[in-house]
Amino acid sequence: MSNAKPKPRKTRIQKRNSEVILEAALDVFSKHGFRGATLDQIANAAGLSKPNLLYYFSSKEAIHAELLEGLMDTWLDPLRALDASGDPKEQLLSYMRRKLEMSRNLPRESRLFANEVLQGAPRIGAGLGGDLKALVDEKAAIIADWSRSGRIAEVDPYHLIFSIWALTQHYADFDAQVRAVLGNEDPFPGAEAFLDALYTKLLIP
Amino acid sequence: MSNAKPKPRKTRIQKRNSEVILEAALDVFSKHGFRGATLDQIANAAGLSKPNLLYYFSSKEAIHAELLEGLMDTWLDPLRALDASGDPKEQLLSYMRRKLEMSRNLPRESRLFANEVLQGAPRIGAGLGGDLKALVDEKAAIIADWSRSGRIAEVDPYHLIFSIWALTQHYADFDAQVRAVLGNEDPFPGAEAFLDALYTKLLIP
DNA sequence: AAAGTGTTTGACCAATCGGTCAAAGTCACG
DNA sequence: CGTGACTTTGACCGATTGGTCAAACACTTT
Repeated sequence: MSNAKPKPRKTRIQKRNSEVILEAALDVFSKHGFRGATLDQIANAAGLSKPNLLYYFSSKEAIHAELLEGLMDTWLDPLRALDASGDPKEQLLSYMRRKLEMSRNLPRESRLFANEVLQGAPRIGAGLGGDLKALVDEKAAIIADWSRSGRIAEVDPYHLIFSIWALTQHYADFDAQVRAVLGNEDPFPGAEAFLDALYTKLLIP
Repeated sequence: MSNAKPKPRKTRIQKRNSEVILEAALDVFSKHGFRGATLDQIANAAGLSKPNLLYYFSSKEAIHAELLEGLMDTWLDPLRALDASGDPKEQLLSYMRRKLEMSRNLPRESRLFANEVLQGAPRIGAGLGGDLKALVDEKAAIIADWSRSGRIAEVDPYHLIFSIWALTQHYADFDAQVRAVLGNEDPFPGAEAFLDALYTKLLIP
């Protein structure tokens, strides 16, 4: 199940080209989804020939898989940082802010992930039910404790976490809609102010 | 720009088969996205042959377009129902509840829409900047008035609307993730309770 | 029942897709 | 500079895709 991948990536050229390919693939996959992306598009974006792509990655699936795997850690880091010994409200608000920051700075990663989950997570389903669930369970228990001890209001910790995901990622995933409504103005300053107020009020005991 | 489509759809057979096709297409498009769906899949799901599909719809794009167009109205109905003369908190809460209800009852429609917006809304971009923006502007003005007159708390009406979209549609669009974390239990009862509390607290002046 | 309209389909097509392969080119290193 | 390992690519392949078409089939109307 959890066998560490070797992927030695020795030479300088290998390292550089692998990075270039993954960067190009992130662009294309996040824009068109797995099925909508083509190897030609990725090769073109990477400035390489298609057979050259397949010299570094054994298949389209392999590129996609490595991208998702590498993303998972980054994606969950903010939640991992939620500290049971910190101030509850501050911990939760800064978790929300870090997630919002990620939507602003890594929108392609957010959309790549959204594409995958939207289609039923066919390639990372195991990761969701395993590592993700375990992490969320752990942090939900912390939040539940905070609620029980009266340091924050009584809230369902799972739906609280879902709400942070939904509200922050929305600005990356539905960017086209948000910008259409706001007339292309930067939504993030307003979003942070709104979310700050929202969670501040929610968490008052 | 806004030319009404003819689509007379005379005979009984035409009407029935068009419906069957759209139903099947909704299933397939929402599951695999536009590019990921194939005419064979749709034809198969509809119980028709592929050339027969194309007897009723001129192309794959045409099916997708009609689906999205028909969806747009349904999708915005709850927001249209937001009544300036009603009780502010009750109006907003019941808007949220109707949207949540739609995520529960029409998850395929939600995912179809999400797929489209995720990819930059290439086929409904105009509709977003036009009808949708106009409607949101109108309702945002109502909410702003409620805020100004102190009947609800001061909130950015646009981000309030975004938050309702994000939080309710999340349960349809990210269903795979939600169910993975909750271990397949029905998330909607918990979601409604959480969102009720969230917006009740937010809107207190 | 004949004729005309509406419906269905098997066979087919050009384009695109992911992927292969052998040969050519380039690099590092003794 | 020579040699062996690493890198790149043009040509190609089988499969799938969206879409066409003429011929067959069915239904309704007179």
